[in-house]
Amino acid sequence: MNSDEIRSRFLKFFERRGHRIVRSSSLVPANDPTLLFSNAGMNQFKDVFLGREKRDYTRACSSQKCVRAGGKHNDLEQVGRTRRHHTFFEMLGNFSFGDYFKAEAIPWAWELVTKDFAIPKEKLYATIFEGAMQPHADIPRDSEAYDLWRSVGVPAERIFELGMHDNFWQMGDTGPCGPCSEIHYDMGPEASDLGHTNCRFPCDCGRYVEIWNLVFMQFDRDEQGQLTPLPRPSIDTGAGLERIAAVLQGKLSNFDTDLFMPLIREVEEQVSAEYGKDPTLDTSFRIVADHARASTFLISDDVLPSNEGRGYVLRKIMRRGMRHILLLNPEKPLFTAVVLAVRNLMGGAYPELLGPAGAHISKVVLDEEHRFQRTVRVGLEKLEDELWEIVATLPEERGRVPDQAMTARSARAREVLRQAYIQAYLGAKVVFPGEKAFRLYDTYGLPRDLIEEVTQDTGITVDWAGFDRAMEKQRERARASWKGAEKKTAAPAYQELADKVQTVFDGYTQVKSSDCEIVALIQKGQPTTEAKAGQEIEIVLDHTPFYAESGGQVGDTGRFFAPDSDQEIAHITDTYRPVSGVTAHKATARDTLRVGDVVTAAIDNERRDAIRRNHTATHLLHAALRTTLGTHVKQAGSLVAPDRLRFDFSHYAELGEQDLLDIEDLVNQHVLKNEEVRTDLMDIDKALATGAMALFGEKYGDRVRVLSVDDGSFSRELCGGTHVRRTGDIGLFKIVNEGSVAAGTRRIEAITGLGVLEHLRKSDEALGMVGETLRAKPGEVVEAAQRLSETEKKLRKELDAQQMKRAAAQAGDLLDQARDIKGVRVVSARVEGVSRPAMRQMVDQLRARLGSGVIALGSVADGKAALIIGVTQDLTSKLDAGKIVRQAAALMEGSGGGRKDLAEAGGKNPEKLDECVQSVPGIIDKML
RNA sequence: GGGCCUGUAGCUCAGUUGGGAGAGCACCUGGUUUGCAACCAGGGGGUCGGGAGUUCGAACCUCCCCAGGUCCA
Repeated sequence: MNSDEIRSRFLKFFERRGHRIVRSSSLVPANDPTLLFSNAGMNQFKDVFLGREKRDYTRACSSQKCVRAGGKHNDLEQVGRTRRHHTFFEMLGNFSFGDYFKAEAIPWAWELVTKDFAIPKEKLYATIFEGAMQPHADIPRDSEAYDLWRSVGVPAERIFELGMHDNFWQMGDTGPCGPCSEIHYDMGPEASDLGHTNCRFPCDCGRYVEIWNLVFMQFDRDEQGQLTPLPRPSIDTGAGLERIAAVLQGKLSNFDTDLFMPLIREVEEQVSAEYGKDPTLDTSFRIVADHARASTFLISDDVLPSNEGRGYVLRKIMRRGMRHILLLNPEKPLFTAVVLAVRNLMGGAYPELLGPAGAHISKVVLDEEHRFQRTVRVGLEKLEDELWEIVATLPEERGRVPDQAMTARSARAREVLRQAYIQAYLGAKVVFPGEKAFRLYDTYGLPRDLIEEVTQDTGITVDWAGFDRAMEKQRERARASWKGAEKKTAAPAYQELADKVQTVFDGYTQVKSSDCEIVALIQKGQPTTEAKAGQEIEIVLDHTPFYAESGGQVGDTGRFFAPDSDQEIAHITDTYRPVSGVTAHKATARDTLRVGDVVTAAIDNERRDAIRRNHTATHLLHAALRTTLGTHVKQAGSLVAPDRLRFDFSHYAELGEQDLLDIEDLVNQHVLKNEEVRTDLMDIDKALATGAMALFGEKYGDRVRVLSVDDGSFSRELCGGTHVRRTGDIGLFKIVNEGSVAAGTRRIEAITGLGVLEHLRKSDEALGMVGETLRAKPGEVVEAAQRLSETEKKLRKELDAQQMKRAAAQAGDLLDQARDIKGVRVVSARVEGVSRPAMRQMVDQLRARLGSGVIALGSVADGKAALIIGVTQDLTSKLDAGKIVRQAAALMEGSGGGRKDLAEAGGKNPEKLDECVQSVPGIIDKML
């Protein structure tokens, strides 16, 4: 039975028994920051089990994509070395949310396994929970399960009782928990890793494989550890598709099933090796196949390789896969081809792997493959340099590598180094410092095993203990820096208030509310009953039209009035939410305010309108980014202010000019179509079912506001903010800035409405001023600027040339002034209007014409004195230009230095320059 | 979030106690010659990633920022 059939038979079996077939959720868990990747079928139902969420079904079944890598469950190192470890796998499961229980779950599981899957009963074992003594509550043996297994026909001698570790399940230290029951399959003695020929169940030699785990959630555990029976117990089961496939296809290893073999065949196509010939290479084959699967599915769920978090785990998986395909064939490392095979193989069950979204997967992998190749190449070169240094510094008498090896690179260089070692140091122990190895790994990303491989080739051993010490230091640094991240907590006054008061926000429909009661006044974090005019105070009302800063939208400003009056009693500068449900208005009192007073609250509506425009524009921008760049684009942060909007989002590369134009165009198209912007209040399930975008990590209530533009075909997002009625209200949308905030995160800043007009005016003004300065008509500014820039460049060059000419002319005259100091011809003179580079030029010319001697030139430029001394090569053993220049420059409070044949100095006292220049012959005299 | 590395001509990169911005390839002109990376001579091309500081003087030292690489959390 092929795996597609296993998957669909499983789901249909439970569908016939009243279960809703639920699609696998994303590998990136929604609304669960504690989890790196989905790793079990029940992940997406967690809140349903906890009673926090309701669905319109009580029975469900699914085939769930899972990844175990990084985080608590990390199988990465095991993969490929065993028959059953995978980074990516599919978990089949059926679930009951307070509906049926053991009496149904056990017989169904047995029926499916023995009838639909036709697994012989004599190969199967069942386990149940044996009971346990606990400090606060003994947990009884699961006799119910035992009886049920017996009643479906499992003989007593094939039912085993296991303890807490194996057969008791819990979500956390508290919460739902319960016993579980497993079905195991006997793969026969040939499956025993330890060579057992007649061992008996339960033996962990590899012969007996757990194929299905049934979890019976029947208790709730409190903080003290006490268990209370749940009123409506639930079922959560999991059967690994890969294992079932191995059993049904009569294979000992999951890798021999139709889920992996086509991939391994593809690897064979790509490399010259054959699977099944060499155990070491076989491991690489399996790793490549497994990692290609994980990479494909992770990318398809919008994870991108990066240097942090999930992306980093993905990158590690990808690079490990690439590394192993390199081991199989260094010539043609094509991990991308294997990923393509995964897409073809799994595209039937997961259509999202095909089509344009699938093409995106291949592109991401290819990009990463190129990056990795480059990283490895550079890293290997560095490693070879280090190795060479070690070989080269070994004692001379023990042999020497030919010098030409120094310039050799990569394979050739390695071979030379290896030969050198074999010839010269056979038997000697040469150690490669661990710190250096770590540096290659840490800074240049060279894989650890690659370092080992290359150094082994040369016979040099790496000090891995030193490597680990360096790694530990790195970890400590990272941990130490983590502690600073503590959250600001709200004033205790607000915490207490939250229990008594919930501010109602009525600002969706109105900008002014009357009959608002002041329910609390907070001054410097302390509650108070009264505030006098002029005081800074925070005011809490029972209801308000003021929007509190949330979801990136800034808080409203405005005023409070006395009832039925236009007398302002408070000026509101900001609004925020110190604790959930309480809105605080930051205010300056204009009159006496007391708790219990009734006020009329009115927001600054013009400002709010500007905010509305920017907020709706933010939604359009988000949608346009996803349309233009791809669905991997996710909001990573947002600021909606009256004067601008700022949007951070996940994306792997810099945006091109054309991308930005396309995005701007797309947003403005929707603005000009003047589409309706609608807000619907609905249940969160329904909202998510319609495809509305929700933010990862945000908490939402049961009823949510869903904002749709143009009936949701373009943009549909969960959002509590305030928006315009029609997109036309935005006026115009203009991106003013694009940049990066972190690796993999880009930022766009944009403006709308009147902000665009202001922006236009400013740039017009700037352009006008440029034009005026250039004396160019508005249409000719660019040409004029280009002309000006070219003229300036030309003039600068001409000036340089003139300087040089003048220098040459002056040089001729100076030659005649040469004096003889103890047989050395010395020219020392002051020159005028010559730049430093020109002076150097002069020194060069004079040196050449003098043949042998010393040149000292001084000049003044920009109020600073400069002195340059040149000594011809034949005299540098006796005279050091650097020393001369330092001594001379001391006279004008200057300092300098340089080489023996040419040195420069500067001084702060230009009026003493002549003295300096004249002192040079004397200094030379003393030195000779 | 923290650490390390890199950024120099169109491309690949040199550039050490801070003191003349360079090579190879590519490009242009002329010559020689024409068969696979032809040769010879000459030439153009640089905000040394950006900014601030230290200094008489910064590609080089310090700080901040930007971009890329990489490791740890």
